[in-house]
Amino acid sequence: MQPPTEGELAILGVLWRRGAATVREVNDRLNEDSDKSIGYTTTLKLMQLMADKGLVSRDTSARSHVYTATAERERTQQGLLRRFVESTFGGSRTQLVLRALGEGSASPAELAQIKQLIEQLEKEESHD
Amino acid sequence: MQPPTEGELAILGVLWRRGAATVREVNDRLNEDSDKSIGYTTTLKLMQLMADKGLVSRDTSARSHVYTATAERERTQQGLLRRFVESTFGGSRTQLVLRALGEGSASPAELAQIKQLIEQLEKEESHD
DNA sequence: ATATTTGTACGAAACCATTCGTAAGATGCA
DNA sequence: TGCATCTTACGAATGGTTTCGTACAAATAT
Repeated sequence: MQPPTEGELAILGVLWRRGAATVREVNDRLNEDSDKSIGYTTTLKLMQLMADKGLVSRDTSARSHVYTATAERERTQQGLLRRFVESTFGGSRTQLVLRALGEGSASPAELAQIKQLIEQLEKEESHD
Repeated sequence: MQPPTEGELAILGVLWRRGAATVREVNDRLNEDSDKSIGYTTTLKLMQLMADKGLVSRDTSARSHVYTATAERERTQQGLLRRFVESTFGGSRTQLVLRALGEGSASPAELAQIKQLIEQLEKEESHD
């Protein structure tokens, strides 16, 4: 499955959080946490294209169609991440992580969570 | 400073590694580690636009102009990272990190490096 | 019943990054 | 000298995403 564009991703974000939504709901949501407003038909068009591409599916039984994301969050994020690491960090995930943590925006709880994951990975690594 | 586009970033990558280079050198390098070839004048044009935007500076004293990156690597990566985290992980750096580490591509040494950074951050955190 | 609102569909414009064709000036070499 | 090559400059075409105008049907309100 092809990776979503920026606009498509914003829509997927809403659908991932909401589970299912109409164009109106998505468009409202997009506009409420953003400064620049997006026209209703813009969102509509985008979601129609996404349906064509298979990124979302829709239930057209009611007048207001109800959309659901078919692109899975994890998988999609992984794909985008891979591309981003490639273009911006020369393929080094580690560099990305170091840069991400370096800016000191993670709380103690988050740091602990990450540390725990690392320790788990180290354990797995050790008994190969 | 505005963030570089995909193509600009590829060029900056070369300049960051090389320090300074002509269009020919950059173009050769871009073509050698990639399957699809990029025309010389394409690279030239892009680098000229980058000079206009201030992403690179150039020495035009010789016939072959010599370009240098003025956009700093760290700063640029941070900017792109911020945007990426925003669009793809809803602003959560931690989610990004967990996803980046989760795919098991980090070596023991890298894991250790990251762990060390975390421990250092935890220490800093503790004496605020 | 009629007007207003709300929805879909779709073509076309606007935008932006990338790509290339071509011109013209320098350089190098036979 | 004269010809092939390399370089810059720049306009224009291309390709892809986003945006919107407009038409028309369905629902709702007056």
